[in-house]
Amino acid sequence: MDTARKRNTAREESLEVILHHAEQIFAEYGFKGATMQAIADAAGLPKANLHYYFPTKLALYREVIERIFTIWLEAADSFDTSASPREALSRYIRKKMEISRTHPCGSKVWANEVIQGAPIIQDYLQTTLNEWTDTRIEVINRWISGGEIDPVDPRHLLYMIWATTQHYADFQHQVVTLNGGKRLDDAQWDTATQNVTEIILKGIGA
Amino acid sequence: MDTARKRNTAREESLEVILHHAEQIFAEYGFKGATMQAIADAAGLPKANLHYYFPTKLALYREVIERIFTIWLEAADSFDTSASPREALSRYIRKKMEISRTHPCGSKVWANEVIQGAPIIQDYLQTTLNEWTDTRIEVINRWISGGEIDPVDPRHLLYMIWATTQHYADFQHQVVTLNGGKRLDDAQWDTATQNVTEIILKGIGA
DNA sequence: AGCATAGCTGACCAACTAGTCAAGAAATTG
DNA sequence: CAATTTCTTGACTAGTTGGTCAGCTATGCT
Repeated sequence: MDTARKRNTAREESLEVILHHAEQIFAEYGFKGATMQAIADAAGLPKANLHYYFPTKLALYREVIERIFTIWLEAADSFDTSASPREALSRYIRKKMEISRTHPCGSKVWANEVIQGAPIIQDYLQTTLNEWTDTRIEVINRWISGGEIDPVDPRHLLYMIWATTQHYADFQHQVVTLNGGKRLDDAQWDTATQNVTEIILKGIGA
Repeated sequence: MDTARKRNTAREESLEVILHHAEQIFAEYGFKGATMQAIADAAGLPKANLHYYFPTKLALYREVIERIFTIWLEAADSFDTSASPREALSRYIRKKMEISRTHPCGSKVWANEVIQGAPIIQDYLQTTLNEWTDTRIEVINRWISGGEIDPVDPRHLLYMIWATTQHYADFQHQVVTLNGGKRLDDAQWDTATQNVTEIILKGIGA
């Protein structure tokens, strides 16, 4: 029963702890600004232990990025292509707002990466993201043809949704500062989500 | 005539060259990732010369940030508080889109700074930005009271404008990648600006 | 028990980088 | 034309950091 169990769980736990704290540190200091020592301290492990699991800092960073991308794809699925514009978009926006709330650090790392020219995730952008975007553009264009929404450029609609929802994660600090230094509470997140959803949906005539 | 002229202009030119390239390097690599050597190389000067004009890397960074903030305030003025919602907002959005196009690096540095918790510009956020935001919130609330626009939460409207317009600068790389690797041309920037403006204005019932 | 393997860690090193400095070049002044 | 001030720069230093490694401990297997 416990055969090979303790080791496996130990490994998984270590990986989880490291990745979790690495995400935080990378988000707060950027790739270069984050030090292996800082991540190790945050994770409560000696630095050499990090290098046991991840040969290089870059390898660790890649893992962090990949995890975020997975979560991001999860949200992408909520953009149900068979639903009505109102339903598909409001569900997608809500999901993205939730991720901004629950995974702000991941979003920050992603933002940092893209700002710096996406040296690591270039291929994701060109393949997975590009394909996903194309399928959604088709859907949006179909809505337009069917007169379900106004004739907007689908790309810019998507950019607006991404930008706005991710703003609450990436610019969290600014949002909090302008909120009197207090983090948004449940009600405020609700208000934010509703406002964003309503403005965008009404804005495209959905 | 040339007394003290040559020196002054030389000084100004050096400062300009350094600040310009520092902005690019800071945008591309973040504060820690940017090296004085890299900035010096980009500016075509020996590193020691940078330290003649700017005692520390942090001092140089502060200057870069301050410059960006000035440009940002410039756009803020275009939010004319005496105009109609349609006019005030569309002018403001257009101006912000222009800045995203002409000063993407500045926007990126700003974004990077905020993502990392705004260690340098904290005071700007709490004072200048906070005050500016408050005055605009009042204006928007007045529009709402007057029935000129829908009853939206002014903060979230502002966040949406900031997020969307700055997205074209900060996520430039992603936008370009999804545009087949080509930078947006004049027409595409026009389309983007129009779409963003229309969706937001219609979205708030302006 | 005894061997094998996976996991852990302190100490160390080579590379890099912000900042210094002293000496020199160029410009300005009287 | 000196004297003075501003500007320029190669060479150096001290501190930091990613990565290594040899030896250690704990777990699993037979």
